[in-house]
Amino acid sequence: MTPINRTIREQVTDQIRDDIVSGKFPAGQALRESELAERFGVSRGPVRDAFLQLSQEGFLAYQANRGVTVCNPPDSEDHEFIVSLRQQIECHVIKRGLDKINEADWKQLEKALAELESACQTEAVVKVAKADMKFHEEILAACGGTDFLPLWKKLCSQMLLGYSRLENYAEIHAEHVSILEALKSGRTNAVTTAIIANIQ
Amino acid sequence: MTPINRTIREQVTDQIRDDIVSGKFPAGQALRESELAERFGVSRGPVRDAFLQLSQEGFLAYQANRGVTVCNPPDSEDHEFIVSLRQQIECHVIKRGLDKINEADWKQLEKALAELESACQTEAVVKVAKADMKFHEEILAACGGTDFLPLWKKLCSQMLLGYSRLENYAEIHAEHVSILEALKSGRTNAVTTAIIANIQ
DNA sequence: TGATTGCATATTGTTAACAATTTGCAATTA
DNA sequence: TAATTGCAAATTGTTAACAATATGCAATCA
Repeated sequence: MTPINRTIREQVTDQIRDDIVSGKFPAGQALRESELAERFGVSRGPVRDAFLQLSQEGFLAYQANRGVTVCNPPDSEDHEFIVSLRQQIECHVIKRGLDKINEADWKQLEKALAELESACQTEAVVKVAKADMKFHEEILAACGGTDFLPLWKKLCSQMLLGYSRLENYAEIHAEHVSILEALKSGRTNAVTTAIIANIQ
Repeated sequence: MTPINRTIREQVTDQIRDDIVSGKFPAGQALRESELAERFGVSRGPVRDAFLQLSQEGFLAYQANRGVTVCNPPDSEDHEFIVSLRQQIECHVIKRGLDKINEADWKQLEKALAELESACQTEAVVKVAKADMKFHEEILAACGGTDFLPLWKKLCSQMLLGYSRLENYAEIHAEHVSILEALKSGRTNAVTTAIIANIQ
């Protein structure tokens, strides 16, 4: 299912995104195509592609002929609003597709939850954040909400730029156990409640 | 203010986007890098960049090593939901920044409204759609909501994929006159009412 | 002095050649 | 026949050279 040979562009994009989320590249910092190309041992092409994509995702700000800089995280008022939008999207997709989830999907969700649990045990911020997102993404995919994925990812990006909610790893895991249980119950209201409690 | 010399990438991106919105490239159609590069008389590089960006914007679906295809418009239930999200974003930004609008901004808004009016008179679908978006974009910019622009644009893209609300051009213009009047009144509630009535 | 011009440097934008991957079809085999 | 293998063509992925643009600084001139 998961392709092993990903393109260089994808690898570079993921690496840069991780470095931004983990704070290795602080907000406002300018990134140079040649510098990163040399660091990754590739040409400027894929790095350029990555810059373009990450600009669209909301991690980088792009200026013609002047390159990219790392974006600032949203202020608390905007953050709250972004959280609300993300909650609405997940709830909308689940409402429409809860009963479409099949056997293979449930297996995927169990697996994603297990990976989130082990990520929480390592207590590595970026790992937890990625596993967290992956779990939610699997839910959206299982409910047939792939059309909303790009939009949803952009909201997640904005949240990740100012990620600070990673005190209690045990709680994060517990919240997702609740979500999966609610999904299995088939009651839409229970799911939306669990989702809203989790996304903050 | 508006740069005259845009990059080839930007020109190509805009042209392809227009062709999708106008229905020249129907949903599901595959686009080839070389074919469009030849048509525009440029190399594959900028076309490739455009494909990447339009995929992020939600107009094209991208598959590694297999190129891009034009996306399907959202069904009516999803469309309604997307409309709601766009309304919320515009209202949120306006609520936060209504009193930040300065003299130069008002000038810009008047100008954008005038351009929308002349676009409506030509009755050219794509022209009206672009002028319509431009007016709303100016409002967001004037209210200091540029951070939400990429997100907002993606929602607009989804709406444009299934654009069908262009019967009565006179009404479209009138609605935007109402929006500008509401903005000038300074009453947030009046603006949100006008915005919600317009975005459908 | 203070503003402006012109150049050198750094950086991004574009191109065209080459590499890797996918796809369809024909030949082969059970 | 039906499935499979192995090409050949088409297409995307990557690279490196070259072009265009922006930036900072020094020289120039009012």
